[in-house]
Amino acid sequence: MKEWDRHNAISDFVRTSRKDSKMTQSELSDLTGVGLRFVRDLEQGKPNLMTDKVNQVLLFFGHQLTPTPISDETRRNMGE
Amino acid sequence: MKEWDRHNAISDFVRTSRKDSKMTQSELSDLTGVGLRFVRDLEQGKPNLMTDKVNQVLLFFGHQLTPTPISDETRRNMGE
DNA sequence: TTAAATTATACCCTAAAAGGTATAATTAAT
DNA sequence: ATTAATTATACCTTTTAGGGTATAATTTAA
Repeated sequence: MKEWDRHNAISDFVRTSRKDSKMTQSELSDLTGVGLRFVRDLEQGKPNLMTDKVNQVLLFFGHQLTPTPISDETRRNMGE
Repeated sequence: MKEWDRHNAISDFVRTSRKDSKMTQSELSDLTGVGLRFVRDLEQGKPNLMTDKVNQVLLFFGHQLTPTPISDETRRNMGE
């Protein structure tokens, strides 16, 4: 099974945004309409997520998934 | 069934990048390792996609999915 | 230190994504 | 105008994400 990376762009963004808003995973789950389990998978870096579920959460923070150029930093961490 | 939007950020990016590279959907499918059907769903704006499949294609063009602020343009088109 | 709250892990089930194939439609080439 | 190539649609099957629940671990508050 592909291993999880807690520190990818999406996981980090959601975890940080949520903490900044002083919310629990459970509250974020309620407010966004996605399952609590999904919030957890998301923050822990589950590799395979459905885009519209992710967007459902990102939208709450005024963001969305878009294609962006791969940073050097990301490229460095890719083979690990 | 949620209707498809051919002109979302991801679809447009992939279709444009592919055409710029003078590739067919079939070639992109072969080169990225995702199914031909997926390339089609992707370019035609299927709403629910798996992030790692999308990234598999984006990576080929040096991009990846990341959370970005929702643009005013996007916000304007949201209710439609 | 204990208790309470929050987060993480494990199980099962259902719904749907992804892929294959076949066919139709559209576009490009001759 | 015909033909060939590319793209789109439809049907079916397999795989797995997401959700629910229960339990364990961790963090926070008292």
